[in-house]
Amino acid sequence: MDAPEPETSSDEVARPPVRTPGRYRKGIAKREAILDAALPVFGQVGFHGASLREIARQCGVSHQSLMHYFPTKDELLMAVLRRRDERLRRHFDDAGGMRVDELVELAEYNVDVPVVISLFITASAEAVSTEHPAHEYYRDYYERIIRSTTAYLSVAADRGWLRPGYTAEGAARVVLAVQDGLQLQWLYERDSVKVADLMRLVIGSVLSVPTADLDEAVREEARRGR
Amino acid sequence: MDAPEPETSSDEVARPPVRTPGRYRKGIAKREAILDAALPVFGQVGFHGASLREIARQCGVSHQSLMHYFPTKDELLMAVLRRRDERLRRHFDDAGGMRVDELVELAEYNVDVPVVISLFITASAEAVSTEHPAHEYYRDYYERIIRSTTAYLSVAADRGWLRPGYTAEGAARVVLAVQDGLQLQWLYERDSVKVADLMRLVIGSVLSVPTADLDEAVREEARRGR
DNA sequence: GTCTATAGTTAGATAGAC
DNA sequence: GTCTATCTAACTATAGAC
Repeated sequence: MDAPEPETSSDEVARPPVRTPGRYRKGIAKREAILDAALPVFGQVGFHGASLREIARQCGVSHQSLMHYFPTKDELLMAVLRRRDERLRRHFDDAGGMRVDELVELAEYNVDVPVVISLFITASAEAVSTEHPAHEYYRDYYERIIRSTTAYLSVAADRGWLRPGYTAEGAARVVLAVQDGLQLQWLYERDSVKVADLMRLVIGSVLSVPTADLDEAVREEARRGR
Repeated sequence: MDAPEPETSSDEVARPPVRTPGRYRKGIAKREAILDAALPVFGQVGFHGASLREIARQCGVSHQSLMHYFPTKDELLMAVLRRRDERLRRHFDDAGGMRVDELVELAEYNVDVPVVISLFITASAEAVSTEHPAHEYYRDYYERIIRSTTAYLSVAADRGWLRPGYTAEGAARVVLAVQDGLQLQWLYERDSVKVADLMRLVIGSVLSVPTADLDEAVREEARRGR
C-alpha cells in the first residue's frame, strides 16, 4: 500500500515518486474546475488555438498548477472529451444497439450547452488529421456509434421497416450526419435551426414505422436471447 | 481641405502609395503555388495550427516572399477559401435558386479532392467563433446557400411535392446537413461512406417527385417571369 | 520563474522584370 | 526608371514544458 502523503508542516514537502494528481479533496475540485474552463476554450478556438495559460487564467489557477494535473496539452484535451461523451458512450454497448431517439435526445440536451456542441464539432473536424491527439479517439467514436446504431436499425431492416433504398448502415450514417450537420448550422444561426425537430423528420423519412414500434421489436429480440 | 503632404525633394523618398503584388508573370504563378500549398495545410491542422513558414516550405518559397503576396495570415486563409468555393457560389444567384443536385454533384467532385473537404469542414467548424477571421465568411456562406436552396425547394412546396412535415427551408437544411455530416464521416472512413449515393437517397426521402421534374418546374417558373 | 522554440509581423536593401 | 520580387535580419509575443 502506498503511504498517504503526510502533508507535514514543512513547506518543502517531499515529492512522491509517482504523481497522482487529484486525489485530495482540493485537488479533485481543482481538476474539475480546470476541465470546466478548458471545455469552452477548446470549443471556441480549437486544440491548436487554445493556450494552457488562457485556460488556467479562466479558472483562477496558475499555469504550473494546471500542468500538475494535466502534464500535457494532449491529455487535457482527451480528459475534456471523455468527460463529455460518456452520456453517449454508455449506450454503445446496449443490447440491440443504440436507439436513434437517443441521438435526438442528446441533440435536445445539447442545445442547452452550446459549448459542448462547439467542442465536439471543432474537435471532430480538427482530428481528421492523423497527427491530431484526438484522431484515434474520434475514429473509434464514429466506428462504434455507427456500428451500434446500425445494429439497432438492422432489426428494422429485417422486418422491412426501412424505406426503399436504405440499408441499416446507410440509415445510421444519415441520421448521424444530420445531427452533426444541423448542429453546425445551429452554431451559426441558433434561432432558425430546430435540430431535434428536423432529426425526427428525417428519422420518419427513413423508418416506415414509429420509433416506439421499433424499440418494442428491439427489446423483444433482445429478450429472445438474440 | 487638408494640405497635401508636401513630400518635398528630401532624401526621404516617397513610399509608393499602393503595393500590388502578383502583377508580373512570375509573381502570378508563385501566388497560385502558395495557395495550392496553403490549402492542404489549413485543411489538416486548421487556421491556428497552420504556420506560414510551413506553407512556404511546402512550395519552395521563402517565408518573407509569402508575406509579400499575402501580408497577413488572415488574408491568406480568405484567399484559399474564396478560390475553392466559387463553384458553389456562382449558383447562389441562379434564377429559381440552386438545384439540390448541384450539391450532390459537388460532393461527387469533392471525393477526388479530399483536401478541399478537409479544409471546408475544419474551417467551418473553427469559424464558429466570432473571433475567427472566416467567421463572417461562413455566416454569409450558410445564409446564402440555405436561402438559395430554399428558393429552389419552394417550388416543390407550392406544388405539394415535399414529403409531409417538411418546409422548403427545413428540407434545404437537411440536405445541406447530410452533405456536411457525411463528408466528415467520409474523412474518417473513406471506403465505407458513399456520400453522393446517400445524399440522393435523402433527397428522394424529402421530395415526392424526381429532381428532374422539379428542375423542369423551376425552369418554367423562371420563364414565366417568376 | 526560466528556457527554448516558434509564431506572425515589420523593415530595409538588393536584384530583377517590365 | 519604376515597380515588383526576393532575401537578410530582427522584433515582439506567446507557446508548451521543466
